[in-house]
Amino acid sequence: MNTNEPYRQLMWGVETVLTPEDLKARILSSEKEKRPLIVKLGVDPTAPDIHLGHTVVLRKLRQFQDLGHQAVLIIGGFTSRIGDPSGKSKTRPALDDTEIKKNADTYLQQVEKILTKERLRIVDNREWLDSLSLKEVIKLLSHATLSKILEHNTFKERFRETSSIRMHEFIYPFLQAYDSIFLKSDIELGGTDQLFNIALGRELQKEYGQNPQCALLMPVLVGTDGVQKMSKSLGNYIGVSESPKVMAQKLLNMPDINIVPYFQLLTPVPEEEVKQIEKELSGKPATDIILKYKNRLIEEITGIYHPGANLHSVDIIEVPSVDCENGKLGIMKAISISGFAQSNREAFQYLQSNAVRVNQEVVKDKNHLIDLSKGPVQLNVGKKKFVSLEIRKS
RNA sequence: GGGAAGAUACCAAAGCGGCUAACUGGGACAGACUGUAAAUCUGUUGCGCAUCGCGCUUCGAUGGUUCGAAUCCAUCUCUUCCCA
Repeated sequence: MNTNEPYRQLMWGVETVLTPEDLKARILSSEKEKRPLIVKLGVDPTAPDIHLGHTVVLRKLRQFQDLGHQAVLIIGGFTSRIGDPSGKSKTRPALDDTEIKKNADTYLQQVEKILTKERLRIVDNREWLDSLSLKEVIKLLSHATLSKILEHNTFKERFRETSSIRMHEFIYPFLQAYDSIFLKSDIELGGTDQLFNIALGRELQKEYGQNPQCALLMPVLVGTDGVQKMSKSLGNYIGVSESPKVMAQKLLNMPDINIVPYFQLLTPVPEEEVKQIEKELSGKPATDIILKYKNRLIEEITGIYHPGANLHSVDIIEVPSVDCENGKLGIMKAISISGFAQSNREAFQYLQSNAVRVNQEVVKDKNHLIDLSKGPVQLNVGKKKFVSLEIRKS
């Protein structure tokens, strides 16, 4: 078998490799010795839900699995108590154990949608970090210099901006590196923001007499705003557990420049095809071309997380008959039952701004009654939120 | 250990005794326009009840001064800077 082919496949979508020669050599020796590579990916279960941004690197891990390599998914039970300072402008809040446990569970559930259970090992780094002795920690720390750590952009910026940096944050990269040493990893995956941490892992592995791991860094996925990286706190994310309808809507609403990178990083559409799409979308493409590919993207992505789902189905809300009088439901009540407004005040604001429609008729009167006795009625709040109301039988 | 500055709603940032539920910008949401896009224009953005008027709770925390405080005082917590 030609080594170039798996190498080319694995490089698809990757932003940075440390180093291409190393990676080629690894693949070669793995084939020769019939030894699967140990591919490490660490995740800190600091938040329970994963979004498409997290899946970029998980998909890459899956690709390794499919090529017969051994995936090791590290749940950062220990490290999440510190919080990775990479890319953060503030010290992260520490999580307690029960929270971490809970997050990890939901996390793993969602991960199953992307990784195969074969050739997958899941470990918690508390297994080895909990019992790490101070002596060992000092030895670990002695292999790097302070100036090196201060070179790390995150620290450099925070240092310059004179925002607070806690001492324990400096240790994070070392612990991540120790994970690599402990697992004797051949390859570590991560986002580009992991360059420093993973590179430190390489150096420390050398110090510990190991062949340093290769680093495959995936680009950071841009969020649905088309500008900033996808993150839950910025509200520009698409969660893997979200309903197909919501996913589709968010994808439809996002800027066009996201189409190609999303195809590349989030779908199984092969390289050649993505390049073709990119070509067609370059310059000033016609509206129907854009929409064609956007819809294709929606199918591809929702297909992964919700196989066979119907994107056009309307949610049906069954209205308890106690809420209606003679089959008539107050509009304010209808909006809150549908979950579109948290309070009557909010519902009233929607009414005032012409955002509410009942069977496509704009309703402004807050005392308006919806007649449900003649069958289901469609309620729209804004362009994107709609639901079908019907009286619950019995 | 000593000194200085600061903490305001999702974020940034005004306000420094009543006219402030709190200027302004960003974001978010909604309307027009569109491709359920971008750009632009408009409205909303503490909570609750209500037919535009009323009630309740907010300006790091706790107490205090005042008819009245985000605004003054005390203590505390946190942050940053300078000196050692």
